[in-house]
Amino acid sequence: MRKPDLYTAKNSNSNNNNNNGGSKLRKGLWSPEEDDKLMNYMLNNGQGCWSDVARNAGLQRCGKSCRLRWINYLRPDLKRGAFSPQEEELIIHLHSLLGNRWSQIAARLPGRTDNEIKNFWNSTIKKRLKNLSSSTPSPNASDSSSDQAKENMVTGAAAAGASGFMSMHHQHGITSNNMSMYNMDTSTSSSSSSMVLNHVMIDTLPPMLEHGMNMMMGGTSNGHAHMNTTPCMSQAGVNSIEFNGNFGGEFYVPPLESISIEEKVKSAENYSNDQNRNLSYSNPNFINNTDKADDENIGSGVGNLWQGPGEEIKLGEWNLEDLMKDVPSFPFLDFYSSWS
DNA sequence: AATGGACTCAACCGCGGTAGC
DNA sequence: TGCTACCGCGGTTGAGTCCAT
Repeated sequence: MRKPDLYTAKNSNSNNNNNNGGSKLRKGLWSPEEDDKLMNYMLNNGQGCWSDVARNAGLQRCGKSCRLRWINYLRPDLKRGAFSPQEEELIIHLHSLLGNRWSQIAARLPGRTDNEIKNFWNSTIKKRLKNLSSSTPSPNASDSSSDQAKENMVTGAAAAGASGFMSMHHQHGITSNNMSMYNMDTSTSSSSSSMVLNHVMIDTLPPMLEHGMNMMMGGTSNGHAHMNTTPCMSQAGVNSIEFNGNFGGEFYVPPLESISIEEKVKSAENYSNDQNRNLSYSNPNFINNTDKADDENIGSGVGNLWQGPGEEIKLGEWNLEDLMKDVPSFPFLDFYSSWS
């Protein structure tokens, strides 16, 4: 991490140049003075047009830079410090559902930014998963040759074991040894609005996953199965999962955007009532940030804001342990954590 | 103590979506 | 319909820090 004082040492030249240039916008690290200006402006005026923010706050920065600084660093509700094991589990779980949609993952981790999660994933989790996948028997060398494929396989498998949604029933003749699963393409671009599923054949799942293969859903004779997700997944905006075909067919997770607010709120309310949870979802004043539009309004990841009548928007009380409570024990993650 | 590679993370870049004209 | 400005997102970069040798 860069120290503030290094800024002046490293950037004094460009700083001077830009300041002397007058209209030229500054780039690079932010000085404490700039932070103060932006912070004061935002606290006094709130978020508006970012180019106006840059101008009115007296900053020689582009609006984009101001936005980034505010979202990733200055926002008062940001949680600093290392990720907790629960957060880590949640990130893995959500990534298996959402892929590289960091903003949507961040929206479900209070106080964390998409950038932070992305960095954490790329620097830490990805590495561990790589180690893990390289140390477990390779299902099929030709099918899993790429790191991405391994990552997809492992994270998808983790989610499967975690939530039980890939649980298999022996009456279908499905075992972890011959199942095929559709996995999320973590390399999809941001323009992809619907979930893209890659077909990854898994001939042999890591042994620990077998522990997670408890049946959680009802199968039907036509091979179509439907199951409701765990509350944790509902919170992630996934209310149901469809299996079509004989498990060798489609494994469909509804894209978040396709799930109505009403459904999500209803689901969350049910969850709240059933579990006597104190989640913001059940609060009628809660700003539902699982909706794509609201996600963006809240500013990429402030997933914990709510507002009472006549009140300022304030931080609610997401409890990460609550979030994770209904995630069945992750056999995978027990194994995984040994790599931490 | 020096050094070089690995790691971390703030910030930038480029793209796509959207709204307003 | 096309243009422009703006916003938000994911990918990438680059520089400081850490750590093993």
